[in-house]
Amino acid sequence: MPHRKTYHHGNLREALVDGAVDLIELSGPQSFSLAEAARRAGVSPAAPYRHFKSREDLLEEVARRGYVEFAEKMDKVYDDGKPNPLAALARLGNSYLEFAQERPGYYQAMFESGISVVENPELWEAAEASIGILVRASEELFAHFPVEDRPPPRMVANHIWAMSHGVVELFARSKQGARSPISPDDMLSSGVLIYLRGLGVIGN
Amino acid sequence: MPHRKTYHHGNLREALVDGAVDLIELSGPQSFSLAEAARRAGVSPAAPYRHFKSREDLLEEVARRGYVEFAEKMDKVYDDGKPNPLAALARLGNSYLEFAQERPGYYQAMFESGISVVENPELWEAAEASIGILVRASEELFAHFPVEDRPPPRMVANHIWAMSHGVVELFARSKQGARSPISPDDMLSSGVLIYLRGLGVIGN
DNA sequence: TGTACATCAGTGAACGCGCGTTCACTGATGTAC
DNA sequence: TGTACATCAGTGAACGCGCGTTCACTGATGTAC
Repeated sequence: MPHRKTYHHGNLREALVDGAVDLIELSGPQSFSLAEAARRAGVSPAAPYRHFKSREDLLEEVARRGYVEFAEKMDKVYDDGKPNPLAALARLGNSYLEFAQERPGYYQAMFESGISVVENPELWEAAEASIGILVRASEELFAHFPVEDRPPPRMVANHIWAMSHGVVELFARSKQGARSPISPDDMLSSGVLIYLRGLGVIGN
Repeated sequence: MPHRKTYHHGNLREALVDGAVDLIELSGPQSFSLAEAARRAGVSPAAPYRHFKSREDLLEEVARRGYVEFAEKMDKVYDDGKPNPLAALARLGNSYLEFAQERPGYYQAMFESGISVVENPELWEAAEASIGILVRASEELFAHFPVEDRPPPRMVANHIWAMSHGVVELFARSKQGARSPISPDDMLSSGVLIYLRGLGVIGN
């Protein structure tokens, strides 16, 4: 890895992103360093600056890709609301948890690195795309309700997002250990189902 | 501040904890340094080692105090379930949010610093005490239900905790900015109420 | 097909920085008699 | 009340570390003619 044949790397940008993801997964977004990412790519510590303005810049690129991949996953999982919007929406919650477990490097860059989504338009756009799928799912869930009985879909999306995020942070990712005998997965499913029942969308 | 009259500080341990809380509030738990905390207390960089084994040790003490204070707040807010367990439980969720906003330094040390609650018994105990209040509240909420209809109180507590934590992280603390026109407070209240309705504890 | 040259993506050495931690030390405090 | 002395809580200098970033540079690539 540290020895290339050619003077030019060929694909340094990609290699740096991949390295960053690995490093973040290994020891968190705070301790990831540009220098170490360069080392992993077999390149001098100055080389990354041909591709990224700064350490922060690379971190944001990782997060952006994370959001893009996340949105793709959500979209696939939602599967146009088949077989019915309720089942599909329930799946979305769990795929949040799944993403955090399968892609911890991306997940941490997105949610635990302290980057500012607001100040980077590309990042913002990617993030909005993924929450957008939840919003759409919430809309379709109430499509058959009388208009005046429909809860605001953005609110429903945010509630489900919050529940998912909370379960991931407290019971899946945390070093708090096994606070509960129930798996994070079951915890999230049951929480979302109870919530949806509270919206009157499931019979009691 | 940096100039003491006496050679001995007098209350260095407390001063270091307070300084740490301020620093964490200012710029996050990762960038807080023992050196800076010492500087704030007007003391040499070696002095803290008379009171804490390491940087980590001070951080854990901050978190521990955070949990203790948090538990006290929760206990006070719960107020023995008056006027009824439902109203009291709803209050607990919001006091979570309130704590995060009033005591961001403590909050970050507790939930965003990456310390391991499991490996420190005192920390664990303090953390259990605070979640314990939520569990008790959940129990009392269903005390009048037939035994077989009562949901596991620990599960209910965890769901509410997760929802609260998620709302705080995503909509109150995050630099994600105003993702929603609704205030975090309203978002959390409505989420908890819908959830509780889903448990059949509120009429529709 | 060959050559000149602009452009690009690397190098490597250096910078200043702040940190956590250790060490032998010393000033202050409090206790025993 | 006074003195000797152990204990304690500071000092200050030093260590090694890794980092982000800049700089003048050079090797490789690709394009124009």
